[in-house]
Amino acid sequence: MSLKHIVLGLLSTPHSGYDLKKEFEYSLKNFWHAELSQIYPLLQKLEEEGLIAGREAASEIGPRKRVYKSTAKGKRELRAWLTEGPTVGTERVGYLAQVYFLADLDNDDEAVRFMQELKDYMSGWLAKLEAIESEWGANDPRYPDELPDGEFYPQLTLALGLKKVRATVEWCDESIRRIKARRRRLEKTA
Amino acid sequence: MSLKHIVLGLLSTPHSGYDLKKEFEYSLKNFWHAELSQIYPLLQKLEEEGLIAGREAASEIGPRKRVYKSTAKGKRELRAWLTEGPTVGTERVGYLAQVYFLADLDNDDEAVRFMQELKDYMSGWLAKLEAIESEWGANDPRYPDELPDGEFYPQLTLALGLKKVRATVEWCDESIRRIKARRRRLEKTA
DNA sequence: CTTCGCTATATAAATCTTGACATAGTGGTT
DNA sequence: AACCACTATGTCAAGATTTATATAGCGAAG
Repeated sequence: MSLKHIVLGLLSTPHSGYDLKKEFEYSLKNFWHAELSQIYPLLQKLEEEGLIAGREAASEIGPRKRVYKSTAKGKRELRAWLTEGPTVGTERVGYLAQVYFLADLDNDDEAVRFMQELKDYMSGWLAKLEAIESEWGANDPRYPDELPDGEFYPQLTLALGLKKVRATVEWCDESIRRIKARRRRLEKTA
Repeated sequence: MSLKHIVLGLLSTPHSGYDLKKEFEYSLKNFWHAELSQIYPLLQKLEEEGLIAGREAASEIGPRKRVYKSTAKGKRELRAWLTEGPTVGTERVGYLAQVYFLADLDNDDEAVRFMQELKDYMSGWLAKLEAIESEWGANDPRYPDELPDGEFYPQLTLALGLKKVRATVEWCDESIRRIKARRRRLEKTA
């Protein structure tokens, strides 16, 4: 159950449900995803449990909103999660599940098309991550190793995101090459 | 909804529920995870829907089992999933969510301990992946680019798994170094 | 003054997932 | 004969997640 703890973590500074959704899109997309329809009921539940506290607030840009902040109890719950050790062995990568079964497509062309589409997506995502990084670096002279705690650890996740996405783009290229070369070889034998 | 399709894919060859669980542990762990309590009801549901067909079979090593195989309808459903494009933007990596909030621990020592534990896990996982790879290569002269379709695409997912896990181990080391160096710097300033 | 895009919150139904529990056969060891 | 590890199948309740739907305020552009 990680979403609860992610929300608890984000609410060390005040956020509305809508704000949280934007954090997921912007900063957390490398490792988690949540819909508004999941966030709003969760906020209500966490408030009932006394893990967060909400208050009404004005928006500079839209209708009034309700912002939440984690309580002392919420912070304890967050630390408990961090202390129980890394959550591993439950990673989910939908596109890899698909690659595993690409042989079930009718021919290799479709597999190549799949890999190409994946590469396009990953290249776009890489560009976004690189933009975030250079913007961050340009605006904050402390980047990356003199950042305050609250930004240093997020920067670590960005660093791994970049590594993984670069590796994935490379792998898409290699895979496309390998699929094509293999097909040529198989055609010759046939 | 990927589990349904993963099971459909695995059932191009006959498997029992228990067999499937072992596939998840052995081959699919890089990108998906499922419990037996999820697998057994799903098999019943897929059989009702006519996507798979089951029959009783003997086990060489335990009690009788029920093995399933995908039907023509099931194969169509699988192909539909593969044709709708790569599933992206929903990746889940629990340990990265935790890293994002490591600042909420009481001190950097605990963060270092977390990263060290993560590195130990990832190193172990890397060793297992490398063992799978070298065993596969040693037993099949066709490895990796002359493998039949049904093994070639799984091999691609192994290749990316290796890349990503290696990147993660490196990143753990770098992160530990960075956390420690940063602490020394902050202590000097204080 | 209407429409559009964005901000903002929420509910309902359906489905998916986890964790705990229950049962039982098989083969080997003590 | 008792025990253990492993094989094998399942149920149940609680919790998590997705998809669809509904409502409404705000500011800018036409």
